Amino acid sequence: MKRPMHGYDVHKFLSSGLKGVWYVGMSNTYGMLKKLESDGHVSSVIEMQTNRPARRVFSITKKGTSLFEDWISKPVSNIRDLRVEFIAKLYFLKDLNLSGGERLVEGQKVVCQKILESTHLPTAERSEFNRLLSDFRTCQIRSILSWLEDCLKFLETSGNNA
Amino acid sequence: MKRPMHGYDVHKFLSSGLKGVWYVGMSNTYGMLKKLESDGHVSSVIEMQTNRPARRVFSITKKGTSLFEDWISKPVSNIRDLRVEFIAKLYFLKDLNLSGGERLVEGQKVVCQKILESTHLPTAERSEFNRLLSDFRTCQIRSILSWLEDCLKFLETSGNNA
DNA sequence: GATTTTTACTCAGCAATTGAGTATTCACTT
DNA sequence: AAGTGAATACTCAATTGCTGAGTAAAAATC
Repeated sequence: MKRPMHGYDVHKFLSSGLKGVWYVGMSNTYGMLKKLESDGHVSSVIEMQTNRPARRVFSITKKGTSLFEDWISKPVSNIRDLRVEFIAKLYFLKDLNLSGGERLVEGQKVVCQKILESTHLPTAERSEFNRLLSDFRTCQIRSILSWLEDCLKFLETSGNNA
Repeated sequence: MKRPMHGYDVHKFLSSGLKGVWYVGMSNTYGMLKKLESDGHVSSVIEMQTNRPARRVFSITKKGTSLFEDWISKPVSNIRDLRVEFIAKLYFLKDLNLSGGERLVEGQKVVCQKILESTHLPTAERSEFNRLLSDFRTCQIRSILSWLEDCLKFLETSGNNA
């Protein structure tokens, strides 16, 4: 973010960069911006234009910046959030040229590892069916862990800067 | 289902059997039943009791039965629905002692395979980052495919019956 | 006989999402 | 030069879903 943007630009940034990952509707974006503004994370001014409709320009506030930095540095706690939220973090990191990617991925590995262990151990593995269900998780998490290694490789090659 | 049940029983059936897979709140269950009733998939009668509060008994209708049978025989179209919806199908299949499990799993394999191919091929693989994103999918789907094999083994051993 | 758990349900209210609508400008065509 | 379609830029009403809080009695447990 950094620079101020119109809602429309925010929408383009999200919907084009996260195509196939996260579908964001136009009004969805504006809804989020409204929420963010009412919480004090962004502020907006109306940009007047002679004989054109006014447009609104959004800027991130100090509060918003610190929330963002906090968000982007922390791994997600649930496996289900990997596919959208974690990938969104990577996208921001890459597109805004931020550092801390390796930290994030390493942190995510730890979180996943812990979840994997907790899925594994406390089983007392009642029925066969329950084992099948926990195998699903195990399976998924292991494949994510191996993908996170790919992430690290990606970050190394694509020269992580700043 | 088959037999009529109180909303409370439906809730217990779902929340106990799908613990850790799908969290269903009490009011959530009643909300769904209300929706189902207004769509004509279940019907309910109030069971009067002398000096006790009345309870409502839900039964599945013909329309509901055919919807259910249709639902349970068809694989899910999106990968993200595997973790809850597909597993719910397996749970119903197992718990109601229905046949068609192998059919379902085989069908799901085909769907996943197709998604895997479509993720793979049309790539024109723009950036490295995009490749990383599509690797995530690929990785996930492959692990699901191997888990679906486990499902088949489970169905064979646990004597699938009429 | 007192407390906790289980059975059984309702409802108001909020948040999120969606679709539909509005209006202007720019690029491109014919 | 007029017309068309896509891109820019946004608003709003409505529905839907979801959640928490509340109610109340019976059964089990202490």
